[in-house]
Amino acid sequence: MTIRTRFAPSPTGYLHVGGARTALFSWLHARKHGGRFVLRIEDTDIERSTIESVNAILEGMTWLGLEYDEGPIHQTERFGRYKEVIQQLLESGHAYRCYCTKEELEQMREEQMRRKEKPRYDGRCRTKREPREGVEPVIRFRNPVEGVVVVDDLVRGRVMFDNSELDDLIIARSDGTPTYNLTVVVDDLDMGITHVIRGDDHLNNTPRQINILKALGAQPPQYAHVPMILGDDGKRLSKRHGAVSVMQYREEGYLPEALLNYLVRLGWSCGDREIFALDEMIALFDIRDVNKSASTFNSEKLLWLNHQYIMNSEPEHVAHHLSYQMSKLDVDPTEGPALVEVVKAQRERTKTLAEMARNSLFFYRDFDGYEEKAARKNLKPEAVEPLTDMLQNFQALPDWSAKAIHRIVKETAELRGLKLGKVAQPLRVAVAGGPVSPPIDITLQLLGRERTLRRIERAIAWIEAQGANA
RNA sequence: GCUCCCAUCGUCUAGUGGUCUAGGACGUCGCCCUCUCACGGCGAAAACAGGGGUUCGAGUCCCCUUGGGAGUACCA
Repeated sequence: MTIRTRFAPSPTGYLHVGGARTALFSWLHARKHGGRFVLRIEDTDIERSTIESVNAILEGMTWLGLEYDEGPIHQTERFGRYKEVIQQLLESGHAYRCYCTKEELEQMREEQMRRKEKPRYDGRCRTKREPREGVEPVIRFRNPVEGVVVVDDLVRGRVMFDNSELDDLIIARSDGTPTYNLTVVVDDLDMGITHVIRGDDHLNNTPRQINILKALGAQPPQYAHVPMILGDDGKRLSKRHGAVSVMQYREEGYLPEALLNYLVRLGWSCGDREIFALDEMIALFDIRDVNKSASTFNSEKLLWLNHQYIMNSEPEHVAHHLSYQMSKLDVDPTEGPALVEVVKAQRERTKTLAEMARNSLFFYRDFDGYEEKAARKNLKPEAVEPLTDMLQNFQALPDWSAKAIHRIVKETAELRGLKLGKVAQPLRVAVAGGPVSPPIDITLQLLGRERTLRRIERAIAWIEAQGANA
């Protein structure tokens, strides 16, 4: 039997990191076993589902590279099928119409709470048949009253629930639309899902779903409830609390594979390994190795991982993602050095692509002014002579290469009896506007001769103007 | 409240009864390298929630306590 997994988000917001990890685990499980990964949109709550959210989720999946083999299937397109199943359940006596009003139910709950009981539907419409005037009924599933439901969870192990703890849940609203616990069962069944991998907030729903499955005469799939991801505050990170969007990481200059790598290590590990290429993840991942306990999202470690990927990925690949950041800054990469070269020069010193783009702006565009502190420290009168030396030598340099540039900087320092830093640093501030850049020879080479000469001239003029003002 | 789940450094984790004076990674702090910032190298501080059992022996098994999380909707 081929393995089939699914990711089934409800479109009530963007794709957040918790959802993305669940999707990743599902995807990994399917890929590992040569199975199929299905994307299903759980949009039965018409009130809260939006098309924008659907698009945001799709966009997130695409950016992460979690391609699905089937879907997206919208539950709203399957209402006919759900009606059919509800009718079947009604006919077999596994479901019944309930004419209780919301007010009655609310009152029931309050009384139960007051008596310190677990609030639950007491089944008062179980045997009643006659309709009530002016009340559109809901349809409830007739849950077994006795016995236990055993969930053999791939990550939790065996979990047991007493049927006496469960009540008769609503499977169709009074407007006829089906609810989650019904649709999820029908869909997983119809779509032949073999492994339901989802957040452990669904563990409590599982016995009800198994009961519905049994009423339908079907075999339950395998379940794997993965732990939640908590925010820095230790609170659950999910749709109802401020969870961070996957796409926000794109905006901040993260590589999708870095996010994926970070996410897979949250709740799963493989000895001491930290870095996993996608194919390694697929080979090594096993849903049974997933931890039971919730974990906290640690942005610092994600940042480190992103840096690792920036440093160790193919520069062409990094450059591709860098171009997105450049365009956000209105930079035309053809007006300066090739992005691949910028990546090679900057990758050790920038942890995100957004930072890389910002720090590389000076290669493409003249800066407005010097960073104050750096200028005060380096663009002083005594810098004029070495800068002038270099200006002349650079003009005469036959070969504009890092090696030749380096030689001139070094010779200038020696000639003037200065340490290399005393020459390189003023030069750096002159061409980059601030105290930080790649090695000075590489920086100048990438910047190009014309820009370099103009900026040195500009710096000399600036120093002299400062002197005149003083 | 009730039901279910969880519990190793600040964080992610290794650890499946003896090799644990508990290993790795992020972060933090030193030192080295150095034209800046970094990268890199070396080193340090840092954890088995508490209490009972079981056992010759427990981070590892059982129970209780405590703490955290989830569910308890005509949400998913």
